[in-house]
Amino acid sequence: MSLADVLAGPPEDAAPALLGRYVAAHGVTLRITETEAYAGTAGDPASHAYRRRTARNASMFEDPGTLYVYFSYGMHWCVNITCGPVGVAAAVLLRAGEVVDGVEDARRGRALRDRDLARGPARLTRALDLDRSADGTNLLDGRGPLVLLDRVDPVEHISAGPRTGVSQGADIPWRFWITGDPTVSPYRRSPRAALVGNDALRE
DNA sequence: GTACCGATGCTC
DNA sequence: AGCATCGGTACT
Repeated sequence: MSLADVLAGPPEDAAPALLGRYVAAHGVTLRITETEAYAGTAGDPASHAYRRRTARNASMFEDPGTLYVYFSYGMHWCVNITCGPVGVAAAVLLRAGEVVDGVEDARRGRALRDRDLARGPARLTRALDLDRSADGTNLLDGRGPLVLLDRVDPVEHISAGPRTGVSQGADIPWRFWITGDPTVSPYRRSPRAALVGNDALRE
């Protein structure tokens, strides 16, 4: 099954299928080690497209393989790969990877250990030097900055757990990572998550 | 117009 | 454990 076929399907299938795949941009090659699935308007309150289509999330509604790049916390960029049919706002967030080529480019002036260069979604996006200009380009057509390489590593074991930092849908186990891989980012539960859906604790 | 806050990362 | 920092979204 090709990745294009996988990306045409639901995000919770596409997210683990991306593990062990190789992507490259701006002189850096990455082996994907951690991803998260977001289901758009289909009942996933953690998705940026949960409420409706807006100027920001428009790329999530495009063809499978389209990049959705968003600006986070006033200083970071994060990159998603859109999946599902056109018109369905599902996507997979690339959360971490191992830099396997172009380590010096991937550093981008940062004082990080090699294994940390793409450990976390904002670091990963920085390592690949992607930003708003990559939003709306496609991973699969070879014309955008991020390209898919014809290389897949067999993945021994995949772990799954709740998504990092989300306050809504905080218990849906749609975060996937290669078990035991040192480049996987640490899990952090949103401090807001505990209050969501618990009226007794809200005041 | 305005207030709120986050799919984070760095420093203390 | 606390903070930087700003665009998107919702609400007045």
